[in-house]
Amino acid sequence: MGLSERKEREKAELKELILDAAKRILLKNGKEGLSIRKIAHAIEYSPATIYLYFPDKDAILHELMEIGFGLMSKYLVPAFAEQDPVQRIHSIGKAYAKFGMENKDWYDLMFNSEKPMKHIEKCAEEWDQGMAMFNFLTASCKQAIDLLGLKGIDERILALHFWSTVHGLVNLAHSDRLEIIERNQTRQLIDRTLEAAMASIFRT
Amino acid sequence: MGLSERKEREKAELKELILDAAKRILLKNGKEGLSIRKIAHAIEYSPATIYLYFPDKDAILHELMEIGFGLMSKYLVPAFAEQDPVQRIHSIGKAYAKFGMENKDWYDLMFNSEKPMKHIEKCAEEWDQGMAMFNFLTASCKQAIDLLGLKGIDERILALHFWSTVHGLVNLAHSDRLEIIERNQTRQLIDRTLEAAMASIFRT
DNA sequence: AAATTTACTAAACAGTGTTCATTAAATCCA
DNA sequence: TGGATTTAATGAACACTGTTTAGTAAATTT
Repeated sequence: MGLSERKEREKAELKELILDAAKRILLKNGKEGLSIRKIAHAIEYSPATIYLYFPDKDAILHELMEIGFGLMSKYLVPAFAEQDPVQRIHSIGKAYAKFGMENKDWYDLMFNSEKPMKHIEKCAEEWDQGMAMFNFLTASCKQAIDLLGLKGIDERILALHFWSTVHGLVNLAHSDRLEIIERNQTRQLIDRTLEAAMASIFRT
Repeated sequence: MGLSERKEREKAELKELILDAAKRILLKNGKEGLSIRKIAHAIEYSPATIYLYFPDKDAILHELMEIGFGLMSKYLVPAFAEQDPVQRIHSIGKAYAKFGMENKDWYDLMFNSEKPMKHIEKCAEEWDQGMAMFNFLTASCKQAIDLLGLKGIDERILALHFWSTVHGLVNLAHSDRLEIIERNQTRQLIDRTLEAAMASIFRT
């Protein structure tokens, strides 16, 4: 009746093959250049076969998104380990921006893709890695608030303020808007703005 | 030799017709739903005709972008008129966010579309409306800095910090990331974060 | 009236995501 | 082992996309 273990393993293997090819194509050709047909060609199967392993293209993008969070954590782990909460938040911001700048397509997938998500419950589950990240930032903000004795500041709003700023910077950089403000200074603009944000938020 | 005035007027009229149809389709079907073929069908011409009036689809999107800035200015003008620079900046932020939230597709076109722009000089010209907006914000920041006697703060960085924050908030809202943080509270989250940003930046 | 310019389009090219009937192979059961 | 059944994979189609080009019909000029 049910699939044998070998069968299931083989099924999982082809699924992995598809994701691997998708990953390669994403890196080489960008988000726009990633197509079902190119994936199929890369793994030498027909396009229709892809649909035996994934319901649609969005499902593939979704799984890529989860892989992307794995890549991002490599940037973030050292920042997470920082002792001083204020310094930690600054490091998180820098690492986040660095990841965003060096992995445009991944970043887009993870933070700018609109999900059809009719069922937000499920989505909250599926974006749990992003959520965990935000929760960690929020906890760090709480620590920083306590440490500095800041009164009347909601750590969730603070975390969102910080996230929005860095997310905004990365997106402005990706759409070349920072180049328009000051040519060839994108990296410096991001660093300086991040520092200014830290200074104003934590009143150093 | 040259086109008669009537001819030129007619040419401009069809161009306007194309842009009008594009605008309608953008509003009805969103950015993804906007296609050359749909525009052609709407104005009852063949798709090829579009290419006699615009070099490519990007050129149409570009002109739509400029129309979008016209729409946006309706939101911003009252904020620009505000006397107190600090209050003015806050109002600009709120109006900007309001425009972004109520005009997702326009916003995307104006602030998230990547331009092929090989020649950044030209682009800076073509994005002059956005640039003018940013310059006005920068000037307001300078005024606020002087008024509050804030030391060692670069108004350009301050303006960028503020812009990034609001831009980030709008984009996070558009990609449903704020819904994940706190369901059905997107508007409040934006308002509160904007207030927190104002408070921390201007130390009120 | 003939020649030329202008305005427009049908058809094609190369691509996209997705579906479905069909085939070939593997597995199961008698 | 032989026949029935399940499974895996696909070719071909559908309905789209942006864009190009050769060709036509109408308006204008000579």
